Formats: sequence, C-alpha cells, structure tokens
Amino acid sequence: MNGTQRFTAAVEARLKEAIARLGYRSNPLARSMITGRTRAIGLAILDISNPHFTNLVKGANRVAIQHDYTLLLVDTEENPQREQTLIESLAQRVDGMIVSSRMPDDSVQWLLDLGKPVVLFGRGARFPVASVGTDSCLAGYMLANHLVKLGHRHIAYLGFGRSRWNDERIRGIRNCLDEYGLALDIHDAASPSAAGGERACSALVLGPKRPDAVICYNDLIALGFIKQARELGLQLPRDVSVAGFDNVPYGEYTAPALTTVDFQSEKMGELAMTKLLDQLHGNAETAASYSLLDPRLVVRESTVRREVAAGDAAAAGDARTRRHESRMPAAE
Amino acid sequence: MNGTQRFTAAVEARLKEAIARLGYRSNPLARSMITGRTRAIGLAILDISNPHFTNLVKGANRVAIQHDYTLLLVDTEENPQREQTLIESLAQRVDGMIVSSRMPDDSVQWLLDLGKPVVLFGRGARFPVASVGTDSCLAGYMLANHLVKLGHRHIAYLGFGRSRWNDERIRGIRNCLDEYGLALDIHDAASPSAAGGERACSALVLGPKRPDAVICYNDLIALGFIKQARELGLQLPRDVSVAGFDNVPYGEYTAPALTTVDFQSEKMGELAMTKLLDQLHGNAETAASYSLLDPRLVVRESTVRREVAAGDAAAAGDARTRRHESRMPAAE
DNA sequence: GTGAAAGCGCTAACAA
DNA sequence: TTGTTAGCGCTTTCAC
Repeated sequence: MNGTQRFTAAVEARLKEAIARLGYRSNPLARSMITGRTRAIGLAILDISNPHFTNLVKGANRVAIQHDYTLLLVDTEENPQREQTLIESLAQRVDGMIVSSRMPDDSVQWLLDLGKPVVLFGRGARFPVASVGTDSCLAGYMLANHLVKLGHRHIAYLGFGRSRWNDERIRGIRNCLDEYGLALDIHDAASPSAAGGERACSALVLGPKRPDAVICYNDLIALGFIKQARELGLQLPRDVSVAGFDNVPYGEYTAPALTTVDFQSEKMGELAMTKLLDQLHGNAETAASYSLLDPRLVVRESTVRREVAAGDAAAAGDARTRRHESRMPAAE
Repeated sequence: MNGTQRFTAAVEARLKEAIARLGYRSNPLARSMITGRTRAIGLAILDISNPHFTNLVKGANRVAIQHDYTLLLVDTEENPQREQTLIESLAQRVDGMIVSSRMPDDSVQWLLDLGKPVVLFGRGARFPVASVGTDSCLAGYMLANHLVKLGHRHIAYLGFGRSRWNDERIRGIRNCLDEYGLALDIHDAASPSAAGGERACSALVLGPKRPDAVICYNDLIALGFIKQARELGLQLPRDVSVAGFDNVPYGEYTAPALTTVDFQSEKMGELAMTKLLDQLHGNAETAASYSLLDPRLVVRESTVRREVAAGDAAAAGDARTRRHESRMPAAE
C-alpha cells in the first residue's frame, strides 16, 4: 500500500527494498479508477500559437505545480467540433477543467454536465460558473481615448466577429468616440491571427477613406496588419497608428513596437487554476464567482500624434470642445 | 459492451435508449486499465512560449487527430526535475510519448524504461531510439556562409551552452569560417529566450571589438538582441547583421525582419507523431530510426552587405581567395 | 501493526 | 446472438 498505512521501520525498509528490486511502479490509472482522483487538471486553449494563450498556460502551470498537480493541455485550434471531442476526452482523465472557448453561454451546459469542476474565461456574473476575465469594454475605451487624444479622428476597428469579446470592445470604443462625436469604421478579420490581419489590411488601407488609426481585435492581427501595410508602401506609424489587445510578448520586439492593452494573461491563468483548486478542495466560496482583472494601457511606438493639416486641426478642436464635459461611460 | 459485440437491431435500439436514459458514459479510466490502451499520446515540450515548440505541437496534433488520438501536452519549462516528474506522470496516462528534452543521451534510459514507445528529437543514429531532427551543423554552415558572402569578417556567435545542438551549430559555423581563415567569437546567453538575448547584448556590442554580424542560438535570442542593440543606440542591420535559427513566425513581423534557418518545426512534429503511431501499430520499420529534415536558409532584412572601408576590403578579398576551392564539410 | 477480502467499472473469454 | 464470469491493479474495510 502507498502512504495510507503505517508499518514498523523494519517492514517499511523491507518493502522499499522489494519495490526497488521489482522495479514496481504504481499504476495511476487503476488508482484513479478507485479514488476518482487523478491529481491532474485539464486545460483547453483555442490556439497554442497565440502567445496570449501560452501565457495563460504559464500562469496555470505555475499554480498547478505548486499544488503538486499535473497540467494537461489540449489545443482545440479554433475548431468547435474538435473542441468538444478533445474536452470530453480530456475531462474524464482529470479532476477538473479550465476551458477557453468561443462557445456561447447557452452551449456551456454540456460542459457542466461532464460532472467535473470547471473554470471558464470571461463568462461574467450572468452565468453560474466560476470564471475569470477582463473588462474588454473598458479596454476598448482606453485605446480609443488614447488615440483621440493623439489627434486621430478617423478611427477604424479591425475586429474578429466570432469572438465573444468583439462586441464589448466595440462598445468601449464607441463609448469614447461618441463623446467626441466621432464615427467608428468597422471591419472584420477572418481569423484572430497575424495572417488574418495581413489579409484584411488592404481593404482598410486602400479603401475609399483611409483611417488615421486602426484598433485591432488582438495583437496578432495588429502585427499582420502592420506588416502588410508596410508592404503596401505606407509609413507606419506616421501614416496610420495601430493598436491591439492582449500585450503579447512579441509586440515588444516589432518595429514599431506595438501599443496595446495588457490583459494580464499570465495572472488570468493563475487565477483560473487557483479557483479550480479551491473548488476541488471544497472552498465553495469562490466556486461560481467571477473574477475581473484590470486592463492596462501599454503605450509604445505604433501610435503617434497625428500631424494635422490646418483645416483638420480646426475641425478637431471643434469636436473636442463640443462634448467636452461628458463622463467616461465605461467606468461604470 | 461498446463496439466489441454486435446485436440485433432491436436489442441495439433498446440498449441505446437505456444508455441515453441513464446518461451513461463509459469510464475511459477503467477501460484503459483493462485494455492497456488510452488512445492518447503525451508530448513534453521545453517551453510553450517558444513558437518553435508550439509549431511542433501543431504538427503533432494534426497527425494525432487524423488518427483519432488525443494529444496531451505538458510544458516542462526548461526545468529538468519538473521534466522528470511531469513525464513520469504523463507517460502512465498515454500510449506513447514524444519528448523534447535537453537531457544527455546517457540519461535517456529511464525514459525508455517507462515501458512506453517514445520518440525523441535530434538523438541521431548513435542511440537506439526513434528520433527526428535536423542538421544543425549544416544550418550553422549555411548562416555563416551567407554572412561571409555579405562581406562580414568579424562574426560572433551568441549561443546557449545548455542546448544539445549548440556545439553542432558552432561546428558548422567554424567549418565555414575556417575556409576563409576567419575566427569566431563565442558568447553565451543565460536562457534561450528574448530576455536572454537582451541581457547578453551589451557584452557583445559594447565589448572591445564589436562584431559585424551575430549568429544567435535561436530566433528568440536574436529578437531580444536586436531590441537591446537598438536601445544601445545601434543602427540595425547597418551596424550589425543578426541571424537566428528556427524560423519562428514572429521573426517575419519584426523590423528588420529576421534572417534565420527554417527547421520545419511543424513537419518535425508531424514526423514524430507518425513515427510514434507506426510504432504503436507494430510497423517496426521506423521503430528505432532517425529521420533528418533539411534546414533551409531564410534571408530577410536583418542581414545586409557590409559596407567595407578600403583596408578591410583588401583583407576580405585576400581571405576569400586563400582557401577558395575548399569543399563544404557539413554536407557529409 | 499486519494480512485478507471485497469491489471499483470495465473487457475478454466463454457458455448458453 | 446473447448472458455470464473472471479478473485487470488498485484502495478500502475489516478481521486478526
């Protein structure tokens, strides 16, 4: 027996000797079958190529190891069917699951019916699930506000419609632009990746009215956009300011370095794992709670003050004073 | 019973009904205990933040899914103890393991003793293990050759001593430089990451003799190096050409875009998984074989022709002719 | 403090 | 084609 029973030192030694001699190793499958516990946690992420998600993993892994759990990872590759298969397969081999998914709130039920504790991302208080997230609306407001203050007036959003946060980000941006009486030009990328940003770039930049500034759904799209805009002959950031969300590590190493909003991905991972372990160990307090992390604006080189022509400047000043005293609606 | 036995349609229907009514789901743990098969493959990688490894995962995952296997991932975080614990824990839950590790050849035995089929990376023919790798020596040669042809004479290598490929890369670089009678200045980064490159930069760049060109152990180090060199006031690539290994996706989005050697990481992952499944299904042919992938030079903007002063030019010409007809030693 | 026995949920082999 | 049984490697319980 392993750990449950105590013996006299003599017997214990003899036991240990036998174990070593036979090369015995306990079969965790059989053990798990009995105890119903695996000491493993499953984590499903949408895309392992996206540093945002690998940061989640880093955070979750740290906490798991601290508590002597093994973190098992699957990459669902933004594919809903694959996601369901993989999650079902994984869920039965672990004590609990952390899941990053685009499935709508009402499709989440089967996940809960798996009978394992679950932590999700960004499900808000509207759903009785443990969940951790950030204020995407506020983040959008921050970025828009930053750009407007730099003198930008024609702002575009290159979004990703399939994301559950896309609308929130738009809302935040609009909240800000509305204060200045500015319109928002909305575009959509086919995928939340650099390739998506590249492909969407020309439609924005070569379209009828080129924006002064582009806010992208995430940093990867922003990176792709920047590269493609360059190849189309634009001078960045002079011609167009670009910003993203997530603060992925590589945004720091590009030129121009990327302005973005830090969502504290790693801390999100930590928090999710902590929440799950709490649930596992019966601390029901945090069970179905929602933890919100603060977004932080990270200003780098990809957003710069717009050099305005004379006519433009007057219009800008006009707009700014017109609705000068409006409050920040996103800080609710 | 599930799949093993056939029944008449009537019984089958009644069975299905009962299954649905009871909400029965087979317990894969119990099943695996009996059959000894889990239909899962374990993959251990050194650092999930490194796109090289996430590409391995992408490749392996694709093949696994094709064959209806679940790929379970662990991140060992460049930590040997953690690695051993995680691998042992994972190995017993899966049918086979793919392991990316820095452990020396003679420490690999315990891994094989786990009793599961294993595929490793870059173990060569010298070890009776299934393994896939690339020719690091040739890759080093390619990069060095590229730089010499661009007129660089003072070439430095910013390596990572703990890697099992570091010496191979140095050998390849030296093979080339020797042909031109050039010396190689060797430095070492503390970690194979952008942070490692940043920290190591000043010692190289502010040292007694600044190199014309720096070859970094991998792209991440190169990215960090470039960023830091910029902050130290250097004009890149004019002042220093920089190159790396791996061809990580983000090297394309930096400025200057990174010259590198493509190791076909994704294909490596595919190949490793294919090899493992072959082993699992009894195709013993590939069992202990070693597959080598070809490195490919990817020239981008971070390496440029050196603008030589008059004296330098003469010396360079001299060196080039001196051992003009020597063969490529790395193509063995 | 130690050994024996029951049974977890399943599959495999066999009997009906 | 169907129902039954043994037993996988472990933990748990209980008698010794």
